[in-house]
Amino acid sequence: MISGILLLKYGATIENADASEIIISEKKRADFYFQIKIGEVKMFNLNEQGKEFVQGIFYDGESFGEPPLLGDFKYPASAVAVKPTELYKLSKTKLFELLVDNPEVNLKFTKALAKRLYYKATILKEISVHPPEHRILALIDFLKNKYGTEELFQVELTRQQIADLTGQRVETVIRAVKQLEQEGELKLIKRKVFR
Amino acid sequence: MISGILLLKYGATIENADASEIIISEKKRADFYFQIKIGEVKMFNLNEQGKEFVQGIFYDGESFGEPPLLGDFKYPASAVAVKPTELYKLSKTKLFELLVDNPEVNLKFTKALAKRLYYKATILKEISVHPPEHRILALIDFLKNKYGTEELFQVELTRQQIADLTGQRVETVIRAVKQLEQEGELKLIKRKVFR
DNA sequence: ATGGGTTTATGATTTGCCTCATAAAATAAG
DNA sequence: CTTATTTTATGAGGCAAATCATAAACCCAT
Repeated sequence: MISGILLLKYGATIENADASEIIISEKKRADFYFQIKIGEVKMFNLNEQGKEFVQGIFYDGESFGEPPLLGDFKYPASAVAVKPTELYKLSKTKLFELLVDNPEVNLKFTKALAKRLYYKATILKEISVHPPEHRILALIDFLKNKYGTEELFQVELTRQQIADLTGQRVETVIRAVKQLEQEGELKLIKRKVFR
Repeated sequence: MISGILLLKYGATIENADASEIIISEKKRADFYFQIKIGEVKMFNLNEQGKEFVQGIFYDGESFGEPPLLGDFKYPASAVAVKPTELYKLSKTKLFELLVDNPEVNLKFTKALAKRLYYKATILKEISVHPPEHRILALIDFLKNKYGTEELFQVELTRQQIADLTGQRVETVIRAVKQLEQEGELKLIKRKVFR
């Protein structure tokens, strides 16, 4: 997360995206840095049969789609606004200027990438060698670590979203979650909310 | 890749690892930066039943296991030397000094992370929404991009390695590769070598 | 409240990949 | 050149998760 003031200083614009509006299209070139001011964005892949895989969900203050900016390759996934969203949008060249001028921001940026990498390595591991329930727990542990506090952790995810994040089908997730609840591994506070 | 001279200047040591020697253990803290001088290293996960998933294979000049150094979390996978390997080993604090002192190296470092992220996003997409043959082609395309030239691309990977990199079983890969060869999508120059 | 849309739930069936078993090639080692 | 080891090959069978179908529960706007 780069401060809004700094972004604006380097010429960032503020863009609005309606819910369901596509912000980034897979296989397109990467020309801009995006950071969420308020809202929610997901990056996803879709195959021909309409099966979706969600690479990540991003909230206030988070950026997304940075790797292709640095590596000069095409976007491996698309981004869509989940809710009405306000975004900072900064050109690639301006972002580079900003990073060069501000080493401490640069470091933060690199750290954010490192975290993302960790997440992907974790999910890859889960998908490749662990069964459905384990994957769900791993996802929740990760999110807890990212967004939660010691005492309480709440995150709103539908079972469909969990499925899309862990490469499974809704029905499978529903059954697995139910089993985990019975085993006491997981607790549902109310609809969609985990502790 | 950071130049060996620079690494040594900051106090890096050169370590030798025999084939099959573990260099990094999953879930351990990250204290060192590793870069291959000569040799081959793979990062992998193993589940209880012995099923393996290979997060990446690294060759001369490449570094591995950096994310936990920056993000301060545990290694999500283990690293093992595939062949006898010489490594530069540099402490976390010294690496940070090096990066702060050398912004252009810092940038290269960040770009390497970005590429890794791209690879993981790609493999995740493949594993989640694409069938075996497609995954294999995606892997080969990626490697071609990374190591190949226009005219010729050769990379030595056994079918077992392809399986471990794409989260499948050997038998599945063997059958898929055979099919792809028949369809002309893939060409085997000789054993283990793809064009 | 009431109706429409989303989310959760659950059973029946199918299927793609894994698993198991066994053997033939290919490569390496002595 | 012979033997040992690794890699490739192939069939048969099993199984976990996907798919399909249908319905109940829940949420939300009017």
